[in-house]
Amino acid sequence: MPANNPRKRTDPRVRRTRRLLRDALISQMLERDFASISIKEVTERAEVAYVTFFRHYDSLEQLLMEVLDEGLGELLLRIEMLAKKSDDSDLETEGRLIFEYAGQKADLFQILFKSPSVARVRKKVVRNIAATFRQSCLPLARSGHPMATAMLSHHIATSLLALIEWWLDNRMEPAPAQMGKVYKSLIIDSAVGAVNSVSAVPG
Amino acid sequence: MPANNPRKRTDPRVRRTRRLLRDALISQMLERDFASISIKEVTERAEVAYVTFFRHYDSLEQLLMEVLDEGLGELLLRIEMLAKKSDDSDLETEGRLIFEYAGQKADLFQILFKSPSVARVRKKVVRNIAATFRQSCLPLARSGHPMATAMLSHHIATSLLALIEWWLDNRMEPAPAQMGKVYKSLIIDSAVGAVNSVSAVPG
DNA sequence: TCCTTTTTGTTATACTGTGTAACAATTGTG
DNA sequence: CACAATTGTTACACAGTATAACAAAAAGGA
Repeated sequence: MPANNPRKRTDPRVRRTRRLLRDALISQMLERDFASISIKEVTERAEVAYVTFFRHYDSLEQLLMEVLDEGLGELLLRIEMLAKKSDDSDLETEGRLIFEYAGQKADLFQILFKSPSVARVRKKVVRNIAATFRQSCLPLARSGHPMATAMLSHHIATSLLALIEWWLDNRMEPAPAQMGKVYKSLIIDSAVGAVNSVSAVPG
Repeated sequence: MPANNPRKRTDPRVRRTRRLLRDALISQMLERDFASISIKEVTERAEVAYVTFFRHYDSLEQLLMEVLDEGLGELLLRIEMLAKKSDDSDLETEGRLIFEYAGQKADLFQILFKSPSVARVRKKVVRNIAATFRQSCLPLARSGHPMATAMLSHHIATSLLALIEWWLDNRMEPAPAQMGKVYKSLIIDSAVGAVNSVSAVPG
């Protein structure tokens, strides 16, 4: 594995090989699950020798990291601009730019989310929870907008799971009672309060 | 693969085998990444013959599905109760019960979130985005509570990514301009509005 | 208990993918 | 051109998947 020295300009053969491998992996991941993709398949599609892969990467996951780091770097820049805004109209504009960017780089986002080795399991759980909220959550039912309801229930489900994940990573602090309050204000009250603001959404 | 006939009581040997395999997989996944676990390892830990695995499951992922379906079924029941509540105090109570349940079944939630084949990549992206918000988001900086800030920035990052994921799955509808409004009201305004309500959180 | 059925264990085997080594061929650079 | 670095080719050891055939053990009904 040649050192990635930023001072020296890298050998054009190395740049070419790595670019071919990145493109081949992206191409494969738009078709198959990441876990089912073999190094042999990637090198064959990239038209690069099998052993050459191991001269640049230790694993397919490392290559995937490079692909996403390269591709989503611009996203972080846009999010940084977005996070600095405090004016309301600018917030909306930057939010729109984020989604326009996501539309342009749809391939990479699909890869980030869709690769179903384990993500499929998580997605299934999210769908179940969202369906539960969609059927049972009274404030959601009152909104009456099907698309808004679908979006809100999905938002609530993912937010709840993400909050549980963060809480477990944070050694289960603060206590469940506090988290109950957080859940109510940050997720439910917020979503219910947003129903009115989002009522202009077609559905 | 014997049919899972719910009418007939299943053979005790089958129940025993499947239980041993489920427990072995859970035990393994608390130590290693799911992608690195082999069927051989699971059957050895379960003290079951290697070939017996294929008499019950087609893949390790199928076994994982069964583990999570079994273990998280109660979560859906609690969430359903939670979603039906409209009284504020009950909402808090049910929210607390959710997190107490998550604490009891911490093993399963760890498995659901931690298995880092692809989830690790996603988690890294979430951390990057959350850090961006934590450093740049002015309303967050004003809150002054470190733990609340960490929790809120994580919530914003996961919510934004989840919203993008839903939007891509929904064939990029509604238009980015509408999504910009949704982003503002559902994520930012909600989080900012929750800062005050959550100010009692220690940190 | 005896008999039948079902499940599990044992062994062998074909196949695919990983990772390394040695050496030849090609390409970039001074 | 000559040297250095990269890539390609071939061979090999190893681990994991998946199936088949047959023996052993356990369950359930008469």
